Amino acid sequence: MLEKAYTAKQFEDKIYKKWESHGSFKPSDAKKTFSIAMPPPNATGTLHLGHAIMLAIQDILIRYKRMDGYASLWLPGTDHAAIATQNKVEKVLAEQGISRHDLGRKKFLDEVKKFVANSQSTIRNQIRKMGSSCDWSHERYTLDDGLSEAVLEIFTRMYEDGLIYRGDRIVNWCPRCGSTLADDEVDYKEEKGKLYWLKYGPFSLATTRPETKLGDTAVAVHPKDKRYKKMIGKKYMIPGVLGDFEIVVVADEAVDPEFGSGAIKVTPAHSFTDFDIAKRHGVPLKKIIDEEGRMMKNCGKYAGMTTLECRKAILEDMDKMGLLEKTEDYNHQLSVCYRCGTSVEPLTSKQWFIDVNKKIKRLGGKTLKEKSIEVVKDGSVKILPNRFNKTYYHWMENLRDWCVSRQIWWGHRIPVYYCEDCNEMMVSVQAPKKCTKCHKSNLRQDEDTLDTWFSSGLWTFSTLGWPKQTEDLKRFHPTSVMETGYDILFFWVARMILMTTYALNEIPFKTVYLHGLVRTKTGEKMSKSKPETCIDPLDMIQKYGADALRLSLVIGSSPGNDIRLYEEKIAGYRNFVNKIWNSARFVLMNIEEKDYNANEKDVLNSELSKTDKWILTRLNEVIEDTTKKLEKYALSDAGTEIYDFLWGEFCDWYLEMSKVNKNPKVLSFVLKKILVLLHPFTPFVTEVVWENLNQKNLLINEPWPKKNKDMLFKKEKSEIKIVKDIITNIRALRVESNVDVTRKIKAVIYAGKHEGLMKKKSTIISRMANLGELEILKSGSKLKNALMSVVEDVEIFLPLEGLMDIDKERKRMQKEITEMKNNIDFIEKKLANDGFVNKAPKEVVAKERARREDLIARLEKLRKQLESL
RNA sequence: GGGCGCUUAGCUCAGUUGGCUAGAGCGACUGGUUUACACCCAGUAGGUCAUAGGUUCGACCCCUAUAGCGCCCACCA
Repeated sequence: MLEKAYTAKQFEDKIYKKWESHGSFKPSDAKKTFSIAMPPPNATGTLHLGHAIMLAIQDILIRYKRMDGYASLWLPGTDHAAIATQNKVEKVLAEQGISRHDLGRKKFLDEVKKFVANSQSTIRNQIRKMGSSCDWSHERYTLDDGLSEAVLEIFTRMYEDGLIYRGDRIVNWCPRCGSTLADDEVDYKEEKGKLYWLKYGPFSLATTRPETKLGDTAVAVHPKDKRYKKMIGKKYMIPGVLGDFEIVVVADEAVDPEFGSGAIKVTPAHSFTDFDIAKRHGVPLKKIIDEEGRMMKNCGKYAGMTTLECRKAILEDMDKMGLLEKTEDYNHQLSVCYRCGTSVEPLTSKQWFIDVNKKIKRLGGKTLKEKSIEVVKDGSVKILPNRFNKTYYHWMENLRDWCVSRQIWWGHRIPVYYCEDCNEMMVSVQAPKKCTKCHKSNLRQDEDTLDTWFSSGLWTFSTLGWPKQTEDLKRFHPTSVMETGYDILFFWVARMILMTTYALNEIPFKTVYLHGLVRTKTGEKMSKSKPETCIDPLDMIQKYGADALRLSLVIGSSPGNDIRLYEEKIAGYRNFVNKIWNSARFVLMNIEEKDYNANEKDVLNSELSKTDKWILTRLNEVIEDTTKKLEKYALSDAGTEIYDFLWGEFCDWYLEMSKVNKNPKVLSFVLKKILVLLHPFTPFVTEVVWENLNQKNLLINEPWPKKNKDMLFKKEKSEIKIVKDIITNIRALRVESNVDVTRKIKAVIYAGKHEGLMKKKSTIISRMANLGELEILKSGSKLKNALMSVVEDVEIFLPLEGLMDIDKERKRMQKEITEMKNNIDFIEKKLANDGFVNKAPKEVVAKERARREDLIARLEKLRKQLESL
């Protein structure tokens, strides 16, 4: 006997262990396969709702496919998250007054490893709490030996293909992290700044960064700008705070003649635009800001100052020299590091880059960019929702060479070795023992590590054993779905496509499902600084259960759209979970053990009432619909449909009707099918109930149901609809007329052609409408002093002599009649319209006609009743 | 500056390729210890589907403009 209410925390851990110990998460050996590489959470901390939603969605997909007979692999893992992790550990050490340099590379890395091991075990535990049916025997970590080998292998190959090169180029530099950042790792923040107008030799020009004047080597103007035409190509000496310096005037399309004076100072070493201009015109670079964000030695008295200090000092000096013309308020976008928020310093530096514009043989003469765009354009990779295609193309088309070297310690060290004796450079997976040129063994490995997205870009295949040609790789790659937040489409999804098409000449996944961000009830971003609206998934699991949390994240959310989450919503789904439990409780109380395994044959061979036929019909329709919806990734729709079926039909009607007349085989059969359908959504409660039905196998391994045509009963479906409508009408009538609900009143039904049906279902009607007496006749004269309603051609009377207010009832009927008339008018207008009758599909017209007939017949009956009152 | 999304009942959201003068949950209100469930049951109220045009026999749905909110991208110094 089940407890009165379901308490999730009493069962969830036990059930999860049961699945694990049965090896239920391991892919079967079926031929058809389905696979998802779980986006690896950063190994830096704990799970948040962003993880919870991804786990819920992916688990639904995996469980569904597993039940549907696919060998399904859901591969879990973690990411070393280079900069994020290093920053975190540095912060912890800083509290003890230690810097990473105090410890040295090796000891510092040991600290990081300890930290990671700890958070990994937290994460594993939390993934389990969500009910995620991932295959732990396949768990991977981006720094595993195998995965590291894949990273070095790709690096080496790309180098050999000429795709990876070392260049002295301008990069985004975070002075706090002490490292480069990729273009998309830079955030922009609106800043109230100033625009300074400088007297600049023969020019007058505006800048937001006067301190960079020390690094200027040119002035650029628009080629068509008449004001400066004569000056193009000439050199000028410009008076400056450190004496005069020379610039050359160049003409470049990048200059906007409308802005400022139409002339811009060019600081090639510290601005992306200027760098490009300088490159186009062969203008020299002059680097003046170092990697700590300080002015370099070549800046005279300003050397050693931070850029901001220097800006202040240089403005004062320029003002004294009369070089500062005016200052205006100016808002602009300040670029900051996405990890730590520090203002990013563009500077030139020797770094490793991936050339995205080089045509290569391996890709049939296409560039990395072109190939990445192609696989989405030709539909090999489908993005859901597909409006993100456009965003993806735009990003890819504008992608610049990807800077992959980072000056941090935590990560995959670049497999490049330099000979200290002859300066030869070697790139190889295995560290070389001797210099290939001078054969001496005085070698030094490059200090830098790789961008964290370099390794995660390989995630779908490095986790399956590549570069070895493993069985897993053959079976499960390309993966079926990549499910992740739309906020990392560029960071990760795009990079996986780029890296995988290069490495394997194969797509990494067939479908990309992008979920939205989880927000508060009022639509704000959840942040830990606002604990009152910031929901911790683990708290919610503790309080309402994982099943309830999963539903609250999945139902009402669609790909690409943000979702609002709040506690009442989760509580609501907890109620639904309890409803599942109680429906099962009722069924268990009404069947015997021999019915637990009733199959389709048993059901069809049993004596089926109209009610049974109706619920079987609906069940099979629901099976068909939800399966279609799941195939379309319409998870929310699928979930809603089963929710409504269980609560609104099975519980509200079928179980209630079973209290009069039950068929234990049908009760058992339908309940079990519902459990199967619900299992991907609410795995825990369904498995617990399943257990109580003494099933030999676990529900997680139960096959997904298919529609059975022998269980579709069209006639009974519409008959039961009439019965339901009659009951609903009687209930409404008595409540509207303030008749005490508990009072067992009498009803008279003139059933017309439905006499047989009514007589068969009279007990059910009596019970569900709480009637004391029910008289069923084929027809008769209108009853006075009675409430009345009509369903199809069935007339219902509630004779309430003495209890009813005739005036009130007249008004009520009058109102109903008026509404009906309006309705009929509306339909008639439509039918009188030739355009409609001729152009609308036949079914639509026929439907309207039938509706009109029905309404007219009912109207007539109501009218007569009104007259007789 | 470019691109995208959203605007439906008090709140949170559904509404499939145009065809029930629009649905659910929560909240409100009325009333209920009936063979599971008060985490429940029965019922009621509440919407010119942001605005203005257009296409169509027919628009919440398609098109165009407008407004408000939000997001992404961008080297206007």
